[in-house]
Amino acid sequence: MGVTLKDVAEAAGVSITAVSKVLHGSGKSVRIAKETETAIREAAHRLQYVPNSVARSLRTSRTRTIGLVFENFGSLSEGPMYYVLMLDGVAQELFRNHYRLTILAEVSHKHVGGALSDGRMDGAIWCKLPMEEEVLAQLAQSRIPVVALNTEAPANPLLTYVSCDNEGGARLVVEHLYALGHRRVLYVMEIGEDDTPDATARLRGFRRACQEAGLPFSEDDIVFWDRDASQFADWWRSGPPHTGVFAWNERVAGAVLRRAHESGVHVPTDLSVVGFDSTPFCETTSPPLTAVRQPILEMAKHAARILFDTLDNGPDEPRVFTYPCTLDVRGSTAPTSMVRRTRRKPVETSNGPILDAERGHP
Amino acid sequence: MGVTLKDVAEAAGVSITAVSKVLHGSGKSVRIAKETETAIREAAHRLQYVPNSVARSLRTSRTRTIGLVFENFGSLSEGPMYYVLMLDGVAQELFRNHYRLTILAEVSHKHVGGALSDGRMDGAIWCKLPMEEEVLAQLAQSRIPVVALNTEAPANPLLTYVSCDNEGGARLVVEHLYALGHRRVLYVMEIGEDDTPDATARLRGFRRACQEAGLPFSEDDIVFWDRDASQFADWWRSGPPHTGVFAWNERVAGAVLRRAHESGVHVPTDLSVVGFDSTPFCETTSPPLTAVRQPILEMAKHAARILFDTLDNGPDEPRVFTYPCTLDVRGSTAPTSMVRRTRRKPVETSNGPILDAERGHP
DNA sequence: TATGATGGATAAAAGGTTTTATCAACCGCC
DNA sequence: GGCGGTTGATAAAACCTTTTATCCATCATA
Repeated sequence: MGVTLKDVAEAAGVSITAVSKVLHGSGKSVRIAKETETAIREAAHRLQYVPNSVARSLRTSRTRTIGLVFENFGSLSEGPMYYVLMLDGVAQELFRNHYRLTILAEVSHKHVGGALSDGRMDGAIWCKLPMEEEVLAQLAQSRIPVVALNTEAPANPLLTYVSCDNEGGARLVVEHLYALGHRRVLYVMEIGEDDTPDATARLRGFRRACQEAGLPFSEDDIVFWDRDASQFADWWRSGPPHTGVFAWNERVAGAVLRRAHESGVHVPTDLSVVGFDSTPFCETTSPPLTAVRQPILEMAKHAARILFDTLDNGPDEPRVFTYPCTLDVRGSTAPTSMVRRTRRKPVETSNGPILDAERGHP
Repeated sequence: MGVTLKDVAEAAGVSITAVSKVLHGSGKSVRIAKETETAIREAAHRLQYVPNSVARSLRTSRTRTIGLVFENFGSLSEGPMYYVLMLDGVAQELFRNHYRLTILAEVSHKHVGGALSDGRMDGAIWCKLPMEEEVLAQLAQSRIPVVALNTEAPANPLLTYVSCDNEGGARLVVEHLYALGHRRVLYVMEIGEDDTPDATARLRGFRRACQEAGLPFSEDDIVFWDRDASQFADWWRSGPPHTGVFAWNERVAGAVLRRAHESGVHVPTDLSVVGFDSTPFCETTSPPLTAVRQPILEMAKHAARILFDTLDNGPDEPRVFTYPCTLDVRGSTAPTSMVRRTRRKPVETSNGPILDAERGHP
């Protein structure tokens, strides 16, 4: 079907070896005369020779391709925007270094080893790694290097992790809301996500920051955003004492905003809302969403560079890279002094004294 | 490095052929006894054999991989959302059929043939195909089938196209705004995009629909959204007579919305805004954006299916599949009767009579 | 007892590249 | 005239799989 080295060799009246050497520089000890070289180049150009990467990969066992593994890709356009940002960051760095990107999705945990070891890629970046010990062990023993992106690392990591300081990010939220005068903050969790390492870390950070600030925090301050948002609706109907809401991710935060708007609750005057993951999406909501930013593009690029390094210089010990988060303050948060007293009683004064005593902490 | 057929064969005390037959069903005329088969399976499992897809691809010249080509991928997270939707649709259909997806970007036009013919993929989907004749000719002669997605087809297509009725979509906008009473509508173009087939088709549809409705339309009714939006600002400052704006794409429409908001112009009471490409993004703007919807997920899946068909049954004549557009009416458009007369003079009456005479058309 | 199926299995080629080892020719030099 | 060194080039193995052709029994049939 395609033009091969053999075809070029025949056309130029030389050996395959010579053509390979000239066109791809392969073979250290092979020497070619200037005239032969030009003849070969001419023939290759005339025949429109295109090297067969598959054959080359078979020989060199390098594909110059990196796999990006998503647990559930079907949600890319519906899911949170940072998935797109991860993809974007990884892709940019790969393309810049002339690597190719292939996307894997719905890799069954049983065949995880096979999917990564079939020779189609040189390395893999795993987004939102699951926690199952056995899966992790399999990945660590995989024939190709694997980096975990955007997943909280366990205590004794078997792989290299690139993640953000979820706990610290949650703390930023508490500090921000505290500084604005908020004294009761609701944490909105998502159903089905509550046992992921990231969600756990965020909630932990939130809890601890509240404790240290002397803010009351009980299980009643956690509510789940399920599909029909019934828990949230219940909470809302009961005339909640909270003046702030921290949504565990961007999408839920957007949903809270919309729900508030529908209920005639004005953000930020009636309620301050903060989300996790500051993305372009947060700029288009109304009001724009205050959110924790993890430098996801940078992180994604870093993950790719780690793979390059491993491929060039051999494997390294598993390491954990944790990126600090920052807070992008936008229009969805405001001082409690702005709260209209119409809908709820001004709870912020009741906790005032306690807070003054503890001010040093956060 | 990896376990090969040979290893399994030795472990089971049989030939490579036998193992290949049992594990992959290859070789029509090869027959294996039940006991031998179980022995082979046992050995394969014990050694954790993983077939080498690269070697297999070399032999069969099939990779079960489809390439998705983006002209400029770097903009995925910044660019319009329908890029993500295209990717999502293609990916879903590929994965459903156990194909793999690899992403190509920044394929230089000179090496376009090489990038597609190096054996790494069985087919390609090209998003936003350029128009250059020579490139198209190269693609058509490519070793693998190529389908153009989301690109207006030329008169004599060399490839199969899956696109939407851009012209009809633009007409929907005119009809919608006309029905709401708008009589002067501004078309907002994007710099650098104005010569793409899609943009041309949209503008053409807009022009024709205006003509047929008897709406005045001159070159003054087209304005470019450049980087600092200076043209748009000029237009705006001059106290434009338009009551409606049609932005050629989603992102520009969003920018117009924001600009209007900053200028204290209320959408939709002061101005109606319509965009092209109705995506999740349009639901998060304030107000939600009325926009033309092309069934992009369906189109993307269709493109993938065309490739499957070509790969299974051989090439077909180039065809053009044009999907009709619909209009998602959201909050950014309203009847002109709602226009507050404070900021601009009521231009809609001046054209009234002409319109009544031509009412039958749209 | 040939003949012909049939079941069970293997050898070997092919696919396109990389790379090592080998070879021929030539030159210069003792 | 034999030796070492250099230049220019090639043959052939290896990478791992698929697939065709071949082979050897065995067994039934004429």
